[in-house]
Amino acid sequence: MIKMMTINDIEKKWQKYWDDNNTFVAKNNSDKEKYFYLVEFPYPSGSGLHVGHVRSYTAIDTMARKKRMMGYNVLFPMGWDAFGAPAEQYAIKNHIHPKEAVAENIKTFKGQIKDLGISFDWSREFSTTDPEYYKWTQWQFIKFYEHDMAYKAKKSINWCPNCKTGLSNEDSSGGTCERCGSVVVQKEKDQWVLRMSDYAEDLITGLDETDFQERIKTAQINWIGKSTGAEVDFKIKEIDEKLKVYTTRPDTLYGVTFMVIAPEHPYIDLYSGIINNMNEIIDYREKTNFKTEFERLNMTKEKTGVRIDGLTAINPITNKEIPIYISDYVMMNYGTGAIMAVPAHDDRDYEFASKFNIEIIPVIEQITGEQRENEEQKNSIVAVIYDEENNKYLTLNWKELGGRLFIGGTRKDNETALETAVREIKEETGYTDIRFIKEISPINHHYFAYNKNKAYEIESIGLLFKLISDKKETNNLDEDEKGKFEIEWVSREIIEKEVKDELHITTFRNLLAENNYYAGDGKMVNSGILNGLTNKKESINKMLEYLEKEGIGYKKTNYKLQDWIFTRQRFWGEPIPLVCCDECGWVPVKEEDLPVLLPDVAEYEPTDDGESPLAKIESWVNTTCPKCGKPAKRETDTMPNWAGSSWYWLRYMDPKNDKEFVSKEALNYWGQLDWYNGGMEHATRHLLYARFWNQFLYNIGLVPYKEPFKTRVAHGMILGEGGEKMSKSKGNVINPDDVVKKQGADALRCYEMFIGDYEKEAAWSEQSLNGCRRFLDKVIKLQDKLNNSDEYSSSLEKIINKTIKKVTEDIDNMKFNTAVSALMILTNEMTDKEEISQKDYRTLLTLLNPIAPHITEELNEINHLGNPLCESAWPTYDEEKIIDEEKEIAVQVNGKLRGTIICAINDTEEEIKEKALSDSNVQKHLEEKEIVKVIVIKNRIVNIVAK
RNA sequence: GCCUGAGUGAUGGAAUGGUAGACGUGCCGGACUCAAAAUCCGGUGGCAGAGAUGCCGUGUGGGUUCAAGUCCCACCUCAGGCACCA
Repeated sequence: MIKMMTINDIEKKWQKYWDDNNTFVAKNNSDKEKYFYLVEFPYPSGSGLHVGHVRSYTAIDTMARKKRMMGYNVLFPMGWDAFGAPAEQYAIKNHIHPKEAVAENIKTFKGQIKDLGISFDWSREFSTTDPEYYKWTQWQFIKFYEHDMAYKAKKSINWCPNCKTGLSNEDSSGGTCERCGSVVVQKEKDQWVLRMSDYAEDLITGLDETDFQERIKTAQINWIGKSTGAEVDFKIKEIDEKLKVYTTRPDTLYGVTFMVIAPEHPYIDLYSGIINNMNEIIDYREKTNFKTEFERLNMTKEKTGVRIDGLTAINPITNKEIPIYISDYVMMNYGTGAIMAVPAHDDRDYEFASKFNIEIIPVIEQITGEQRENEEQKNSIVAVIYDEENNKYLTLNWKELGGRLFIGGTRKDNETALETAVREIKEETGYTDIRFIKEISPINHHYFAYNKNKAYEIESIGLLFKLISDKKETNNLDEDEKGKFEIEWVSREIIEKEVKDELHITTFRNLLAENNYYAGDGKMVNSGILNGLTNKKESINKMLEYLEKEGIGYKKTNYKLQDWIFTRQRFWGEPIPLVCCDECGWVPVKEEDLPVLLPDVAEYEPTDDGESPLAKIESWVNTTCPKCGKPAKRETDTMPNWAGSSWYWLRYMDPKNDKEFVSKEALNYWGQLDWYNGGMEHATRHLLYARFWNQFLYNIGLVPYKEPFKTRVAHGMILGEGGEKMSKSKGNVINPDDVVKKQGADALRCYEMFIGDYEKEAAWSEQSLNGCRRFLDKVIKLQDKLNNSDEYSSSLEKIINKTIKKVTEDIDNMKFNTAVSALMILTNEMTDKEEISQKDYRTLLTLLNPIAPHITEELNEINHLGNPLCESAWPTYDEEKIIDEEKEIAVQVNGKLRGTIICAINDTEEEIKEKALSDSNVQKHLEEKEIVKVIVIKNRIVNIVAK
């Protein structure tokens, strides 16, 4: 064996080679086709690189390296997202400037990444905290401001009392601070806000132009939360004023029996004069404001509320008077802050109505069975009797006549459902000592009676009874029913399994359900103009038409996406480049005066009064107005840490430009980002902010594409050895540095590519890592078998061609685990051979190079196989060479494998059939059977169907 | 609750509707060694059988098909996202 350096030395050697030769530096003007890969730039935290970073960096590196070998001009840059609280905290503690802490961390991160041999173009590196970079972040903020897309408003914002800063909706979802987990409180504060909600629709439709993973698209769509419905005005009896609500179900308007407004709804203060129980209401309002942490986190759904005494609404369609409540289950920041409540068809309204004893009017009947023409109408009941002692229900087993059913029957004229049920129970079973428990809303059932050749539409009411005692009276059955069924008490499980009749099983389930609201489709009842309709869309449209005609309401679309609160009361962020002048108001800093630099001070403590730490630095705050020159004050809030990452991919195209944020030429050349990888945790926030930002730039003509990212993929997390999330407290954190030192960067890379499906999470395994190192050892050993030939060995040619195809396609599809597997198979195959050719070996090394770049380069060099792999072409395969002349195919008899036969590629179907039938084991299974047909799928399978 | 995914050996995971379990790990047996590690060779879904082979087997229950891990329906479980959003 040729003497080799240690793995670590080899890796260092090639990393230096790539650096010295600018191997991965992308050119901004090239005849080659461009390709732009990006992994999310990290926040350089003090704890260093995580093995999770290694997974995604290696994956995209593998793709980028292969793409370069295929002749593309690849841009694969890296930088740092370094504004943010941890650096600030560290600085506060150690009385240094956060930029020093950041510089230190970047150094560590960069060293670690370099040790992995990731092919980043370091010539384009920058940090969001570089004044040369944040100058342009500020410049773009001014563009937002100039286009009226940024406004200052006193807003009730999410305030984290621990971090002492405001948060966006995205950063405080679930009512807790994303960073520290504290319960977020609402606080009124003047904030800069970007009109992101204007882009809600574009952010949804734009997704159609992208190729994002489905789960990412859904996450975004969910977050934006589009809903279509109507705004409807409800008159208030006592005053000349209307209460506007938003609803997605105007078809249920006839079922509205009360209204609810949010505790913060302005009407409360506005009409406090005529509200009789103001004290109670104010009391309630305060309580909801100070919900305990426990209640927030557990999202206790127990409904609370207070009826407003003095205000009564009028249902605009029934003209009935209905009460108005305040309750915290209605949010002020969505819709109109008021709802119409339909307890029969909405779970929350149902719960509220049950608690406050409000009338429930069903307007939609559930439908079972299939509708036919010329149906005869009937009223009927389904009665369920429960034997609590034995936990069983009474059923009638009609055997082949109708299977297992409950007691059913037709209602006679002038008979209530309850009367019918009691009568039928007595007639069919004889039981009389029963107690009525409840009755549920009717079900609209359709069925066809074959014995009478007639279709029925029945309105069936379900009733539940409890058995008190076994006392029976003799049943008096009709002649035709006698002896046709058995009375059987059975468990719930048996009922679920054996009761097939849709009406009966649905009734049973509804009777046992805790909440008797129905949110599905059905037949409209009690609904005036809508009565009889069975199509929800049609009902909604008909009602909308009516509302518009009467001037009561109109169509409306709502989004959950809110405007983006763009200010933080922190030191370590981009200063907002605006100046407040007594005469001129808010004035942007002139472009030539950008960037507005952060001052070099050593005190950054956030203040308790909610002011930014910058506010205390008077020398910084006091300035002159860019417009009139008079004394003025700077805005002291800074941008959120999402700002810098909202456009950074653009800067990579032209990172050194000091005239523009990026040149037109660079924008046109690099175009859209082709492949963007990042964590699932950024699928909503970062990705929405970035898309919004880019769409705005597009709309004002600054970038050529509306959608910035063609493809977005998210990697699965790497878990600790036990399958749990890696964390310091659990002590299961794997430090990539240690792995690199012990097994080498190539083994680590190879392992992380082999660990499993890239999109799914995977648990770390030391053993499996060893396996990958063993694989690389095998590849190294292969050099002992080299002969002098520079053609493929004939015995390997086929598998090499197959492997080229497999690896090429797998890398393109991010199926790295099977790519590695194919390379292992090839390596095993080569290991079995006496000798291998130079071309055999070089092809293997080339295919493996994107995954394990150091060792393959070294083996290529010391065995004099050719130019460095990073400067060579990706191998191609010959489709013809892949075809097997002979193939073993399976023979099945009635779908079961009974033998295998060897078939030549050009065997006719007849020949294959003959071979199959002559197989001894196949013959054995055909004994005493008649062949019905023989299915021959060439090159795949033979299936003999026999009886 | 709603929306995504996913359920396959001891284990990570492979399988254009066509021989389930590739490849890796682990385990068992063997070689080398004084011994161990490393390395190499063989075996490895379950049950029955000396073996040939047979039966069973991809979360559960149905269905479509000559043929289902794969397609359809219902359900169960797990993970992720959203969540009192009207």
